[in-house]
Amino acid sequence: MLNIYNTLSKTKEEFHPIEAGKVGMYVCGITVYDYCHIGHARVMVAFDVIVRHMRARGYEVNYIRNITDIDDKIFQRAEENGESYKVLTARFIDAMHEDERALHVLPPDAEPCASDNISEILEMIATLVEKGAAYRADNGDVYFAVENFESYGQLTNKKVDELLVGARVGVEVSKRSPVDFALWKAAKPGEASWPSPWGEGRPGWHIECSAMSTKCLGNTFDIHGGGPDLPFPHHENEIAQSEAATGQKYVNTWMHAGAVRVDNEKMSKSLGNFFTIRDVLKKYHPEVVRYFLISSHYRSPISYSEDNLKIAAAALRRFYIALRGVEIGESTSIDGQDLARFYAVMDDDFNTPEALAVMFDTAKSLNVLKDRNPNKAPDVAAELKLMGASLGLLQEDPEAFIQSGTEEINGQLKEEVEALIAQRKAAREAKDWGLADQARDALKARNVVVEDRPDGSTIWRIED
RNA sequence: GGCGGAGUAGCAAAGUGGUUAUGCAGCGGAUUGCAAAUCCGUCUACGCCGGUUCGAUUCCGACCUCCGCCUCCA
Repeated sequence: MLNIYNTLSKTKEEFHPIEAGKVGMYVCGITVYDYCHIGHARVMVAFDVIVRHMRARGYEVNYIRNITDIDDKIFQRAEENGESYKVLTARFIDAMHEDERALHVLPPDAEPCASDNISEILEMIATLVEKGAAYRADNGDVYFAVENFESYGQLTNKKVDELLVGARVGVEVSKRSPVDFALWKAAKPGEASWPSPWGEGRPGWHIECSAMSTKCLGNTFDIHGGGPDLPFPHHENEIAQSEAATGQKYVNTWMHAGAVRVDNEKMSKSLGNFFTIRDVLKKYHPEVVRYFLISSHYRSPISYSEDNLKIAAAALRRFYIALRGVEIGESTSIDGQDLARFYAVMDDDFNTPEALAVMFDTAKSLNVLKDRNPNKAPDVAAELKLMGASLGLLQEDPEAFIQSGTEEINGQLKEEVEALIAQRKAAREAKDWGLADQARDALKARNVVVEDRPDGSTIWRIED
């Protein structure tokens, strides 16, 4: 039995999909006008792990993640660059897919774009206008009439009258109420636009998710997810639009990932304190980044720092050292004690830190078995690898991972390292321990750690 | 101000009304020429103040501090 924390109820609930064994999940994706940063990576990885686990538990998951390719920032950026918005978004969609693949994030089952779903969007707006839930203002925009939707604020406990008090005045005089939000925006000169019953224009931000999620998953679906900054206003507005349009409940379970912080502040584009995925991946192995992102619970805030990435690298190295030199067994049954524990803690709102703790226990057992009962090691190794796979970890060759970085160090250093290792080997054979230790110190000064193996060979790795 | 989240040992991070979280670091031991890796053992905890309880880090209340949302942001 899966338990999931639901933002709507603010409690952990037993998860019962609408259709037994099947899950419809929609996650808000990226607005593609720039490279993805670690905050985006967190959402991608969190829901990737969630989907992997649900599938491991036998659910058939239909995972939809949209791409927002119509947006003010996109148009603005395209104009600055003197290119069409389509060229710009195509470039950043490719970049996003590259980042995703690099992080071993499995692709969603569908990735609808706003620009490919204009007719669905227009249809939903028309329904809302017909039902009196929305209106065309005299500036050509179409707005959702928030005050007509009685349960507005149900997700984030907002009260309309309090929102009205805090509303900025005079921003948009055509709105009947300051809390109303745009479903359709009248075209501005030079901007991409589409014909509509209300004139040339383009969709507002929130409506695309309502229209596309309904198209892909139906009026009511199981799980809707997204980043920490989306509950209000975006998801609140989605609920209002969709429920006003269909008259049915929109989403059963809302899931939101926690923020990535830098120096105790949220990483965000507006603060400019973000690290792009591709830059981080230049310094750290993709699994290290994944490990960092799931070493805290998905709803907790995490701090991006060099130290925390190094801790992740060390932790992952421990797993790979345990797997090193062991054949991976053929099969492993769910009766495996650690595996059962692993699934149990993951069933409890995807508790990845606890799941990693189980894996450390398994790694310890594996280390012991390698010494004392090697026949059993392959099965335990298989168990560990299977758990890792559920998290998108431990998929590399252990030796390659442990030595990762060694092939990238520049040629000259590598020659030096190999020369020093040869020198040390000769000294050890001559039992000249002083000279041997001197060589090891020289290696250490280059962040190279050596390890002598029982067969007399010496391996090395970079460790800083 | 409203809404929501959080304060756990040197660091990171789970969890629980009474029994070892876990990883890194430290300390002692095994192993090793010495190391590394591994194994065994071990020291540092639950923001503050009350309450409930035989017993609270865990439940309840107050307080302090921090963070997020309330404007585009994952």
